[in-house]
Amino acid sequence: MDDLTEMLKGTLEGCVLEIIGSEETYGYAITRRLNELGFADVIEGTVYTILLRLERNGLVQVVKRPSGIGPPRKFYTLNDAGREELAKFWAKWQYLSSRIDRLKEGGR
Amino acid sequence: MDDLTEMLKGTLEGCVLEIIGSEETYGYAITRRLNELGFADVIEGTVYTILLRLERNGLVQVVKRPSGIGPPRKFYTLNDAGREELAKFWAKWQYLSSRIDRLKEGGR
DNA sequence: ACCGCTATACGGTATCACTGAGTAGTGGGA
DNA sequence: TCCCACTACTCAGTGATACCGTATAGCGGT
Repeated sequence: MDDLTEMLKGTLEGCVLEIIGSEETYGYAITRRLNELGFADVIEGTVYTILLRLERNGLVQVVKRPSGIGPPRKFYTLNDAGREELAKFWAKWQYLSSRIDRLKEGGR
Repeated sequence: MDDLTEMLKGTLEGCVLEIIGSEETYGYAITRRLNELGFADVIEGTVYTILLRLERNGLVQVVKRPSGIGPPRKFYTLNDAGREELAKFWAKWQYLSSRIDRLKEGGR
């Protein structure tokens, strides 16, 4: 697949929110999850910048726990603001994709 | 609707390509068309920057014609490279939206 | 001792949509 | 007549985001 970078702007963060919303998890695992979901080229560094942004914007709760098989992990869960942001993301995605699909079908 | 700016990255240019592909047209009319398609907040300046980029990247043919009711218009049509780029855009959109929808449905 | 896998952080880059200001042609109302 | 609205395009600058490269570090196997 061609480069999706530009198209992912705004949506990748939503995907990360959705993954965190479905279960408490951490950066490295989120990256692997995105990869197996078909976001094949998304790399750790990208996910970590998103996670730090989410934390800075107060959308997640963070707990650090030892791993046993490597360095400690930072586990993320959504707080109320995060859940609200996630709902907004899906509303925006729904809105956008419906317009795009309409355009594709000839736009009447 | 909330701000779609970030989500439009990469897709708005594709929308403009699609509109040009369906009929020869010009910037101001493209903006109006996008607005009536539901891209309500897209403004002239944004469309003109996209059009100049398309021209610079050699994806369109441009003809200037007098208008009669205002300044002359620059009419755009897709060339072969433009049609190829448009096909790529739809392939990428298809790819992305299918992954996002899968994620939304629980991502199995 | 080295390598690979796991795990995170961070400065710098490119791209894109957007903003704001400027230029310009036409026609209508005060 | 003069101003305003609508039409129509250009361009320099801004902000947000994904991405890249590099660095640090724990753990297990050879």
